[in-house]
Formats: sequence, structure tokens, C-alpha cells
Amino acid sequence: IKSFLNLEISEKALVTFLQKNYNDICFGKKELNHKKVMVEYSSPNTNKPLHLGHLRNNFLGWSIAEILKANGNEVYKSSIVNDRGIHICKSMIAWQEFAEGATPDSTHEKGDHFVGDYYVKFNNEYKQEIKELVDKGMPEKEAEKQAPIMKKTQQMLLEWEQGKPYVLALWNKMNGWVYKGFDETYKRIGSDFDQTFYESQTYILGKEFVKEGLQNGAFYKKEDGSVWIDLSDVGLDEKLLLRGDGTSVYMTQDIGLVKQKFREYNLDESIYVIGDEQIHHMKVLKEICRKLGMPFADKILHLSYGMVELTTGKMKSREGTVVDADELIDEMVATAKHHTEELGKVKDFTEKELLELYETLGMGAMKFYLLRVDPKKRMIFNPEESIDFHGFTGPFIQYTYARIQSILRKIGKEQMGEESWVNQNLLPLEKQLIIFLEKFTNTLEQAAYELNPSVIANYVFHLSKTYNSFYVEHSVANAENEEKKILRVRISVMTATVIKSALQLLGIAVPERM
RNA sequence: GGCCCCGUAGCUCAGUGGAUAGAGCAACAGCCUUCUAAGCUGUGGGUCACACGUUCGAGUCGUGUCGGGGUCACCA
Repeated sequence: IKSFLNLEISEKALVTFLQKNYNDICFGKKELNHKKVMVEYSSPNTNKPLHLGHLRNNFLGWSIAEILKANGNEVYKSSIVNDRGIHICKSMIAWQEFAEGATPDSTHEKGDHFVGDYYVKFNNEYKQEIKELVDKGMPEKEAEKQAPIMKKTQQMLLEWEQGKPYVLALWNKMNGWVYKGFDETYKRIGSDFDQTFYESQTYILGKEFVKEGLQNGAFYKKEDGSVWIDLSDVGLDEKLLLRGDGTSVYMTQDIGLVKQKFREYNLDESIYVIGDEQIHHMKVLKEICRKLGMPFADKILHLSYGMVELTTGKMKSREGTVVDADELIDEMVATAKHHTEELGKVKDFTEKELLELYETLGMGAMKFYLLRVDPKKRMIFNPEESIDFHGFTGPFIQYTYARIQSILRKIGKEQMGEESWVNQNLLPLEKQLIIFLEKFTNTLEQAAYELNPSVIANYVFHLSKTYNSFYVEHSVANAENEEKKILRVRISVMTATVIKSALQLLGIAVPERM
């Protein structure tokens, strides 16, 4: 029988512990375990902007990726972009019909919202056409099929799959607008990806795979030409893998994707951050992989999360009750600004610092609010409560951190002098990194110049928030043909050895002092 | 209907088989010559949906019931 033993830790032990660990930049992080893990999250559609549900998804995906990283795993963040299908064609048709050449630039609108508006326009027009046909005496179901705008859209999807240049050009143009909009949002919320997959690519892989499965007898064909797999022996139904007309379904592209992931990355685990309405789909996917004897079937993990609901009820895109991500972010930042101005303690801040502060507070509040609830539970989003900065919230933690920094600063100055351990170690890693990055940049520039003086080299540094790794994007633009080559290197700062070997891999002399 | 998830304070949520079930919000009573009051201290507030079981011990595990949601598409 278990019992209780009450222990009290002496203050001296605590202080010793803190002094020992305060300087340890790897505190709480485990050694590399050489396990490769992919975390797929975000996964947007290219016909509408991100919404509140995407925010929960992004924060969950990004967080567990960073947690896995801190636990010593080699982590790849990925996203699958749903960039093809009838829904995309809807936006395209609507733009073609009603835009009269308008673009996000000409209307000063964010690209994803611009395209999303045409998706809405399509639905309005479609409804109108159905109503007109029904008024003329056509049954509703027939009207849904006969509406001219829907017929045009289906024709466009067909032409897209046939690869007609004008459709592909339009598709590329509009997707480009959407991606630009997404990038802005991702940058703002701090989502980043090591690899982006596109459904327009993976569905082809999936189709090839279905062909193989047919040949080796894992799948079977029905009279109408549709392809199926029988999962009744494991308590699931038959599952369609290819339509009678040979076009692919959702599952087709997911099989292509899972194969590509494991083939390219040799993963030990593949985590999918997807809503719980897809639990069944993921179960079937896993079972199909198992049936086909894929060795990685058991390495697929679905991190499902519950829907985010409003206090007023469920989010429905058709009824306009969807909370737009960008709008919500703006609202949070505006509230942070409002609170800050009310308290009026930021007189010595520059305009730039203020904007950064509002962004930090607003985003912190939102991230904490969406992450504090158990993922598998549905959660209710209360706009008023979420922008409340009191209580169990992100800003409370930020406030505490700020107070601790303030104490350390004062102790450092007043009692211990400039050379005190507190001062020396206030920002040890940031300082180290800045020094290193400056040297690294110089070395890269010099090396590039020596190789070819006509190229212009640019470097972008991304410092990951957990400080255990950072990225160097080295893009070399040739002045003559503007061709850009981007070299992306991820470097762990856990040990100097890693940095040195990275430099050697790049063929660059290791600086004497790093 | 089958399968899956959820049900804990007025509200939003924590809770790893172990002690008297905890936070925040809301309500009430206090606290700004002091390290940032975006804070702190205190008070009230519970049939852990219900029933039966397993166990020395159940909010936690099992079975059933009730309530809420999801899913079972040639949609994604």
C-alpha cells in the first residue's frame, strides 16, 4: 500500500539549483535521439482565408513540433495545401465572370481574402440561379445540377485535369495571390514549415499507387470502373479509392502523400494535426497502409482536436459565422493597444517598439487561450473573454516575466555591478548568436564573392523561438538572368561542433573565433 | 442505428488510482510613498451527469443509462 512522505526542500538547495541551471541554454532539452518525426499541420484550402479553427491547428502543430524538438527528435514541419478540386474552380469561375480584371493589388486586399470573396460570390450566384430555375418549375435537385455557373465550374475542373494552359495559368495566378496572403498570416502567428506538399502533386502519386494496388490484387475494380479496397475484416466498410471516371478522391491523394513522406524522409513517426471530424478517415488511411504491407502504417499518428465553437453556436462558413483569423488577430492586437494606452506606461517607447509590444501581447493572449484547453475537447471561443488580459492568460505570464527581468536588471545594477553574473548572463544566447551570425554572414559573402563576383548574395536568418536551432537562408541571385537559388540550412546550436561541420559542408572555412 | 469523443463551481477550464477535488472569470471585502496594481490578499460557491461494479482507496478503471458532439459520401 502506497503512502505519503512529505519532504521539504531547503532554500539553499533551490538557490544552488537555480544558480547551476540559469546559464544552461540547454536546460530542459534532451540530447539528440536520431528519431525523425514529421508534424503535418495547418493544411489550408486555397479558396478561402484561414479561420479560427486553423489557428488552433497551427498553434497545436507548431507547439508539439517544438516540444518534440526539445526532446531530441529531428523534426520536420510540413503542410499539405489543398490546391485543387471543384472548390478552387468555383473561385476561379467567379473571378473570371465578375472581377473584370481586378486583382489584390488593384483593390489593396490581402490575396487570400480577395480569392475567398470570389468563392462567396460564386455561392451567392449559384443560389440565385437555383432559385430562378426552381421558380420556373424545375425540381430543386435538378436545378442544383443544371445551374449554368455550376456547369461551367465542372467544365473547368475537367479542363484543369486535362491540363489546358489557360486554366492552369489562371489557377497559378490565383493560387499565387492566396499563398502571398497565407505567408503574411503565417509570419504573423509564427508558423513555419520545412516542407510544403501540394495536393495537385500528391494526387498523381496516389493514382499511380492505386494502379500498383490493382495489379497486385490489393484493390479491386467494380463494373463501372471504380476502384475499391475491402476493409470489412477489420470492422470498416469498403472504401472507394478511384471514381468510375478515373478521377481521384481525398483518400487517393492521402495515400500518395503518406508514401512520399516516408520515402523522402525515412520517418520514425508521422504526426497529422487534423480536426477530429477526420478520425474515421485517418483510421481508414492507416488500415489501408497496413493492408498493403507498408512498414510505416503503425508510425502514423493522428493528433486530433475538437472544433472551436462560438458562444453563439457552431461555426458555419455558409452562414457567415466563421471567425476570420486575420480579423481576430487584428482585434487582439487592437485590444492590447487599447489596454496599454489606458495604463500609459510606455512613454519612452518608440513607434516601432510599441507596434512590436502590441503584437507580442495580442498574439500571446490568443495562443495561450487556444492552447490551454485539452486538444481533444471541443472548446468554446468567447471573443470577449479571450481579449481579457486578466487571470489565467498569456499576458499574465508575460507580465510575470517582465517583472522578473526588471528585478534582475535592478539587482545587477544596484548591488552587483556591471560584471555581476546576472548582467553577464541576462542575454547570453542572444549575444552569442548575434556575434556568430555576423561572422557567418561575412564568411558566406566572402566565399560567394570569391566564387563569382557577379552574383548578389542575400542572407535571411530565422532564429527559432526555443533557441535550439536557427535557419540560414542563403539565396544567390544572378544579376543576368535573375535566377534565384535558395540554400536553406538548419543548424543546431546545441554544440559548436555541429556549426563547424555545417560550415565545412558548405565548403566554407571555419572562422577562428566563433 | 453502429462506432468514437466529451460531461468537474453560475461561466471557461485544470486534475498522472492516493491526502480536505483546484485555477481564472463573475460576486463580495481589502491592498498603490515599496521590485510594473495587466498585479496581490481574503470570503462565499461542488450529489465530479446518473446507477452499479473492480479496488485498501475511484473525478480518474469497467459495464450500463441519460445529455451534448462527431462520424459511418463516387465531398474535402
